[in-house]
Amino acid sequence: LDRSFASLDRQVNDPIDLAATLNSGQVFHWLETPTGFAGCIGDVPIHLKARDRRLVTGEANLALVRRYLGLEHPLEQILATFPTDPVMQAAVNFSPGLRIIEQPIWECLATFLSSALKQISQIRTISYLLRTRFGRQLYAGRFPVFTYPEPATLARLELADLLLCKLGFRAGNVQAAAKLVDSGAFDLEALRHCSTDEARAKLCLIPGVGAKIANCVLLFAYQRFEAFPIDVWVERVLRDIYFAGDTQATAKKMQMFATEYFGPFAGYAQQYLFHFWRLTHRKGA
DNA sequence: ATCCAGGATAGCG
DNA sequence: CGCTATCATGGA
Repeated sequence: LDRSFASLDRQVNDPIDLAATLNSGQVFHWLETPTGFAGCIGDVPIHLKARDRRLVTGEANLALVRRYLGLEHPLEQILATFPTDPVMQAAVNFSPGLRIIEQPIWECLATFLSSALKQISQIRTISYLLRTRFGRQLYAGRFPVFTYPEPATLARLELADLLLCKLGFRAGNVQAAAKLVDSGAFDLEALRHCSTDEARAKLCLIPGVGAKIANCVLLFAYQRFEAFPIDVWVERVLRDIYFAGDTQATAKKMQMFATEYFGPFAGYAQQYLFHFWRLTHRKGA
């Protein structure tokens, strides 16, 4: 009884920066409303609201929302494991309430397959088109929201239907993955029991999945917090700051450095660095 | 107009 | 192994 009161108390007090969490390139479907964000957690429509960096939500879906938003993660302890160099500290100070989301696996995999060499605003467009055309419409309060299409749905489509969603050269990869998962040839659930290295190797067997996308899925869906995705922005931070002056920093060297230097929650640190660097170094804002 | 984007991969040397 | 061209599309 004591214990449940203690955890209830923590529920109320856990800080979260909703905007940073939902708009830092982890998920791409939450639409801003006058008072919060509307979207789906799996097939559950939700209107997320926060006041003063504290989640405000009804009892009904509290457990679901808390899990999705990473409110179960011991953020203080996680931040304490980060290295204390100036850039890492600046990144944490930039958005102290940023959390890693726990996404549905298929949705995460398919979304990052469609993210290759795209800007975040374009990934949002692709996600929106896929959801509105091939997902189910639900209502979060008065806001229409859409589920992510099932593997079976995307597997049955003509490639032309996916091309209408602006997927470009990624369309074939998304459909191939949908067929692998729908047919049972690839068991996404089974990877939960694999080591991170083993799961990464298996994910990379899916066409269009390489190291970066595999690490995104490991981090954002399987909650492997040591997984460290290196995209163009994170590579920039590594080259500019942590490999300054080293002209022969290869991808493999940077990957190895990162997992060691940033520690057991390297992926969490990566998300802070990504969000900080992207918002402070991009042109035009 | 030109460059770039939360990349992966086949085809080179 | 490392390097390069290429894939489709729209934002900046």
